[in-house]
Amino acid sequence: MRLEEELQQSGFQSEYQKAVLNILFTSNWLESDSARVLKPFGISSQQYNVLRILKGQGINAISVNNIMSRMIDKMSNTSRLVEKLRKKELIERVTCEHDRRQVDIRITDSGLALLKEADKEMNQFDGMKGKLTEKEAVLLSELLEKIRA
Amino acid sequence: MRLEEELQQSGFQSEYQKAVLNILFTSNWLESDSARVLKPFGISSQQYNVLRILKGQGINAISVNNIMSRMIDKMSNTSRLVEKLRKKELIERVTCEHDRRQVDIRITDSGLALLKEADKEMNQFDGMKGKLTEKEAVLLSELLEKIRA
DNA sequence: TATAAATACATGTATATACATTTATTGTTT
DNA sequence: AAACAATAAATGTATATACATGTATTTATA
Repeated sequence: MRLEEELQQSGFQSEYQKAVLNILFTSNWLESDSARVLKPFGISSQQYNVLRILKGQGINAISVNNIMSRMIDKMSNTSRLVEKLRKKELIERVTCEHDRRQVDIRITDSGLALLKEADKEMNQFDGMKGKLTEKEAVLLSELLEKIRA
Repeated sequence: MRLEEELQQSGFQSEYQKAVLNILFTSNWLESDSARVLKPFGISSQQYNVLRILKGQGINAISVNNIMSRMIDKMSNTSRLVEKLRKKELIERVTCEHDRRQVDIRITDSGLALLKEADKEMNQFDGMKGKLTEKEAVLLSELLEKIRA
C-alpha cells in the first residue's frame, strides 16, 4: 500500500523524505507482525533475536557484550533481556574462568526447541514471501546499505 | 556499511531475510539519529511526528484519532503524547462543538517556532542527503511498498 | 606493587509503551 | 423514548526501554 494512503498524506517534501518515512513505517509494520507471531511463544522480538544469535553460535557460549554487538537494536540493557530468557530457562549463564567479569551465555535445549517452533511460524508469516523477487531483495539491501554508508 | 559487518554475521538464511533485517536495522539507525538531533529541543521523534502532522493541517484543528491514523507508528496512546505536547504549550486542545467526545488539536505559534528550528537540524542531518539519487529513493519506496502490499 | 584507567555487566530511576478497561457522548434499534 | 451498540478519548497497569550510575574485575602505568 502506498505511503500516501497509509499516512493519509497527499504528498511529501521530497522523495528522500518519503523513502525515510517508508523505512520507518515498514519497520514498524514488520515489527508488529512478528510481535504478533511470537506472542503465543511468550517472547518479544528482541528476545527472539537474542535466541537466534545464540543458536548461530551453536554450543559456544558468548558474552553479553558479544550478543549486544550483534543485535539489531543496540540497546544498553542486554543484561536484563538475557536475565528474562534465563528465568524462562531458554538460555543458561556460565561464568567465564579466564575473565570473571564476563558472563557467557549459551542457548539451552529448551531454547532451541522453542526457536524451532517459532521459526516455522516466522518463516510462514515472513513479510517478504512472494512479494519481491530475489533480485529485488538484493537491490533493497543495497539501497539501505547505501543510506548507512 | 554492510549488514554482515554491522551484525558481525557471516551470512543470512536468504536475501529476503537479509533485506528484512536491513529494514529493521536501518530504521533503528535513522531513529536513534533523529532522537539525538531532537533531544536539545526536548521532544521525542514521536512528538516531532505529531507536530509535523499538525503543521500539515495549518490552522485546522484535527482530532486525536485523526492524528493517530496519520502517525508512523499507530500506537494506542496518542492521548498521553498529545497531553505532553500541551504541557509544553506546543499544541492546544479545542473541544469540538458538534461532537463533544472529540478533542480537536491545533499547533500553537510556539509549536510552529520550535518545529521551524528543529526542521533545520533535521534536514541538515537527514540520513539520506547525497547518499541516494532521487531515482534510487523512488525505487527504495517502491520496493518497500511492494513488501507491504 | 600500588594506583589509576578500562572493561563487563548489573541496577536505579524516570519515562515510554502495549494492552485492557473506563468514561462520556453519540448513533441505532425497537 | 429506552435500551443497546458504537465511537472518541482517557486512564490503569504491567512491562520495556534509555540513560546514568554502581560494582567487580582486569589491564596499564607510575
